[in-house]
Amino acid sequence: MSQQNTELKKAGLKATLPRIKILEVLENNGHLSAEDIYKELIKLDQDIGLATVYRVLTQFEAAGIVIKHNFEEGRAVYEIVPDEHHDHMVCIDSGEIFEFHDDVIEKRQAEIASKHGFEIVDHSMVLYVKKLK
Amino acid sequence: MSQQNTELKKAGLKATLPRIKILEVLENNGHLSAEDIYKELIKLDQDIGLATVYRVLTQFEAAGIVIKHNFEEGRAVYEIVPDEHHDHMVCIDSGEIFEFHDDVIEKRQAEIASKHGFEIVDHSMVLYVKKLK
DNA sequence: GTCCTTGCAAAGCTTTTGCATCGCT
DNA sequence: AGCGATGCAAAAGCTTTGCAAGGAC
Repeated sequence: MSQQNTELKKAGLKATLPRIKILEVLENNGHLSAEDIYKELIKLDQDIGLATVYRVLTQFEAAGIVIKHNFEEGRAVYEIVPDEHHDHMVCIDSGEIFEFHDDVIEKRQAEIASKHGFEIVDHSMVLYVKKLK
Repeated sequence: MSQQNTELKKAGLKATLPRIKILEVLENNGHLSAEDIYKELIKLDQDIGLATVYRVLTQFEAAGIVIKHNFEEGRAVYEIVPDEHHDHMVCIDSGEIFEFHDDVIEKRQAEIASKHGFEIVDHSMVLYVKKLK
């Protein structure tokens, strides 16, 4: 029994071929849009409909398997939920996406929220950057 | 000559009625979507097309008059560029949006970017929160 | 066999665009 | 008057959904 198979069962989802393949694609590439995944699947000779990709991604998100990001491109990108939380830095010239994590910021965010009488459920932080000359 | 009129001229945009009214609506309400603005305009008896709202918002963004935010709702919201930068806290229960600013975080972000050989062009940070019981 | 899942096509939403008309300067 | 701005409607993404057929358990 494959690794993906187990992960899906654990989430209460039937281990179907589309779901296994989509999980594989996400594990081998980070930050893909639904369309990106669809194209990857075609490259792998998997005849999976785009609608299915969307449906599966929605289920994966609900199951906590993937995170959906809305960067500023008008389409969502997905990544497997990382073991350790991280934020993103997007290079506006190359489009590359870097990940980072900073405890000082995380701690400060929690303090700010609680000072206002809230607790943090989730957060998103994206730095749009360009290379230093 | 009105305040809006001056602001528009300064940005190199003709002071047309649609632009003046849209600016007014944005100054009286923060964080509105194109549709929200369109509806506000109708309330004010202004017959301005939705397409014009989109076009004007795009121009305002290019001119640095407004900022466009892509929170997680599938549609963009706009606000007048604030004098001092701030970030956002969105209550997932009520939908309310709060603003805050924190120098510790800002400084840290710049350090992180430069450590990776980048400089920050822009950033977005949104905390999704809920009220403490 | 049952119930969930898939594929396809159609529909939904937000946002953009073409084109003739209108309006600021 | 000239040239950009507007309105309307059509089109263009991205994403969701209805329905009949297919697949996992």
